[in-house]
Amino acid sequence: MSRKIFVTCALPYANGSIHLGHMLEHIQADIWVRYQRLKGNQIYFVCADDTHGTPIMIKSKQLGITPEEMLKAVAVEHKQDFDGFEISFDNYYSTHSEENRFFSNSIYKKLKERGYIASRTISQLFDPEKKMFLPDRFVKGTCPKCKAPDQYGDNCEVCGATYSPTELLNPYSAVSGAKPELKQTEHFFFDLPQFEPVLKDWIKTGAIPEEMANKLNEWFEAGLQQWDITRDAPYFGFEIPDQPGKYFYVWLDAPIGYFGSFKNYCDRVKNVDFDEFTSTGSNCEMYHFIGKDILYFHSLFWPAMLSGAGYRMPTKLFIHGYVTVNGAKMSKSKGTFIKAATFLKHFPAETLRYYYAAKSNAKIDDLDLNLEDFIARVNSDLVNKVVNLASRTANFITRKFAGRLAPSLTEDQIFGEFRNATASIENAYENREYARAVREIMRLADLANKYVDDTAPWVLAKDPSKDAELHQVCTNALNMFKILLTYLKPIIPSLVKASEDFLGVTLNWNEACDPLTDREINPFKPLFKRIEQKQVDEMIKESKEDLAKAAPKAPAKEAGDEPLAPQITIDDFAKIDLRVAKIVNAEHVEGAEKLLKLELDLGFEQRHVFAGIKSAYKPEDLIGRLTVMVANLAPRKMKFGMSEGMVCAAGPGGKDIFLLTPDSGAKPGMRIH
RNA sequence: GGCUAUGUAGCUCAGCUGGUUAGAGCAUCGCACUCAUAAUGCGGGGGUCAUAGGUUCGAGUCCCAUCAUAGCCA
Repeated sequence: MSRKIFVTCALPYANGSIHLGHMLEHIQADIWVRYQRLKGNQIYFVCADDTHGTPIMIKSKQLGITPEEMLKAVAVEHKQDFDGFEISFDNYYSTHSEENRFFSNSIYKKLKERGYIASRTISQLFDPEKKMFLPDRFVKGTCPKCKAPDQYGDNCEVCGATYSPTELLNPYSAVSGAKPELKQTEHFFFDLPQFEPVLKDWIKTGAIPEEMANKLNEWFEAGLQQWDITRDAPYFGFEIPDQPGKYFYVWLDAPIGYFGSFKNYCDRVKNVDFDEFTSTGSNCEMYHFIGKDILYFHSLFWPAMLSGAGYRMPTKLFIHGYVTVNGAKMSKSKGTFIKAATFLKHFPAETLRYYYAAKSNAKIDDLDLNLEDFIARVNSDLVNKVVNLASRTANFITRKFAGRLAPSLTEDQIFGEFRNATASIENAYENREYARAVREIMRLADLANKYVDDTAPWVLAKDPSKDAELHQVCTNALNMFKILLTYLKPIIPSLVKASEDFLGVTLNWNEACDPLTDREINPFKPLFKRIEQKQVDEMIKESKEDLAKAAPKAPAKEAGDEPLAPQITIDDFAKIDLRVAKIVNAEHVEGAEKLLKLELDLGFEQRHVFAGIKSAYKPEDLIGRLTVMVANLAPRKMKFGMSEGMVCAAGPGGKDIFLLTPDSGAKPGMRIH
C-alpha cells in the first residue's frame, strides 16, 4: 500500500542568497523525496521563502524599495537556485501570502480560545528616532561584564556573557545610533509550559533522534517558558487580529508557512486533500528537514502550536548539521562562502548532489565539503567507475551488433549480488543513510568493472568466432550499468536522464534488475565530464570577488556604528597612563575560551595581563612585539588570576581585533602623551 | 560559564549491543591490461583508533579527566 507523505525543508530567509549550506538540507530532502516517488509512494514536497521580520524591513528600506518588491526579487533568485540544483518541490511559495495569513490567524484564534495565549505588559528598548522597538540583535553597546564595546543586546562575543539588552552599558540602536529608551508595551505569549506533557509524549514516539531528545530533556528540566509572539509596529508581517499595531513574531508564522504552501498547492491541483494530511489522527506522515540550529522552534513551539490548535504533530524531524568547507566554517574572506548560483556557474548540480549524498548519514554531524576530495570523489566514482562501464562496452554493441543487445543475460551470480543489494540500498535511502547507499552501489560498480576485466571483451573482439560471447559480455555489463543508474536515480537525476536516453528506456525502481535485452540502444556519447581543480579555483576566486563588491560599504558602516563617547578634558585624558610594553611571553589560559595570558615588559617592571584576544591572535605570533597598555589601571582579579592592566586594541571583536603597535623606535616603558 | 556532538591511515569516512592479526574509497608504490572520458584489474606500504588514567579475562567500542573543533543556551 502506498504511503502518503508530506515533506518540507526549512524556509530560507528572504534577505539573502542561497548558499551551499542551505543546499545540504535541500539535497538531502530531495533525494529522500525522489526515492519515495520512485517507490510509488504519494509524497508532497513543499517549501517557501520566510519573508517577515525586522531584518527584511530594514534591508528593503536600505535598498530603497518596499519589502514586497524585495521579496519578489529574492523569490525569483531562490527559485532559480533550487531549480538549478534539481530540487523537485511540488510547491515553492512565500510566507507573505493570504493562505499563510489565514492559518496564522486561525491558529492564533484557536490557541486563544483554548486559553493558550497570555498577555502582559513588558518593558522593551525603544528607538526614539525611528519610533520602533528594538529586537535584541538591534541593540548594541558595551558588555556589562567585560566592558568590550560594540556587543549585541543578547550576549557578548568577547567574554561570552549572556544578558538582557537593558543591561548593556552605553546602549545604542543599531538602526539609527540613537540611545534607546525603555518603553512599556503589551505583548501576547504562547503558553508553552501547558504543553510539556504533550511534548514529552511526542518525543517518546521517536519524533526526534535520541541524541537530540537529551537536549530537549535539558530544556524541560530548565523549565519551559512562555513564548513572546508579539512585535510592535513598525513591523513587516501579519497584524494580529483585533490588535492594531501588534504583529505576529516572524517565528510564529514561519513554520505555519509549511501549511500555507501546502494549502496553496492543494488548492491548485485540486486532487490532494489538505485536511487528510494535517488533521489530528491523520494516517499520513509529515516530516520536516531542518538544521540543528532551529531545533528549538521545531521541537517545542511548532508541535505545541499544532497540538493546541487541533492539528496533527510532525511524524519526525530530520535534523542535519552544518556544512564546513575544507574543514572550516564557510568564510567569506577565504572564498568558501559559496553561493548556490556561483557553484552552478562552475559545476553541474550533480557533482554536489553526489558528493553530499556520498557523505550524508542520519546523524546530526557536520558535513565537510573538502574541495580536493570533492574532485577526486566525483571523478573516480561517477566517471571512472560508473559512466566508464558503459563507455567501455557500448561501442562493441554499436559497432558489431547494430546497437542491439543480446536476447538474454548470463552471470546469475553477479546479477544475484546486484539483486540482493536492493534491500539494503532501500533501507539506506529510507533511513537517510545515503553514504551507505552510495558505498553499496560503488561496491557493485567495482564488481561490474572486475567482470569486464575478467571477460576482456577487447580480446574477444579480435576473434570473429567469439562474437556471441562478446555480445553476451557487453550486454551483461550494460545491464549492470543500468541497475547502478537506477539505484543512483534519486541522487543524480539528470545524469540518469541522459543514461535513459542512451539506453532508450525509463529506469524504474521496481524494475531495477529486470533484464534489458534484445533491443536497440543508442550510440554512446560521454554522459558526464570530469571536473578539475581549475574549476574550483575559479569558483573560489569568484566568491572572493563577491565579497570585494560587498565589502567597501560594510566596514565603513561598522566603524561608524560606535557612537562617540562624551567629551572629556585634557586632564581627564592625563589620568590614563598609557605605556609602550613589550610582550615577552604569551600563552593560552587553561579553561578560558577568549583569553590569552600576556607577560608585558615595561622596562622598569613586568606585568601579567589577561587579554580577550585569543580569537584573533596566536600566542607565538605575539611574543616579542611591542604594544600599548593602560599601565595605571586598577588590578582586577579574574577567575584565572590577577590582571595588572590592559592592552589596547581596536575592532568589534571576534576575528576583528587589532592590537595597537607603536612606530619603530619606541622602547618599553615610554609613556604615550 | 553550562550543555551537546565530534576527534580512527596523507585525504574523506565505515566500524551494531566491548571479543580473533582495526576496514573502505581516494592518494602513493609495484605489476598486468589497453575496450574506455590516461579510465580498469591484481598486489604492497601506511594507523600506539586526540592525550592521560580507570573498569574488564579482554576496549577504537564503557567510565573519568584533559586538549582540540563545532554548535546550542529561547
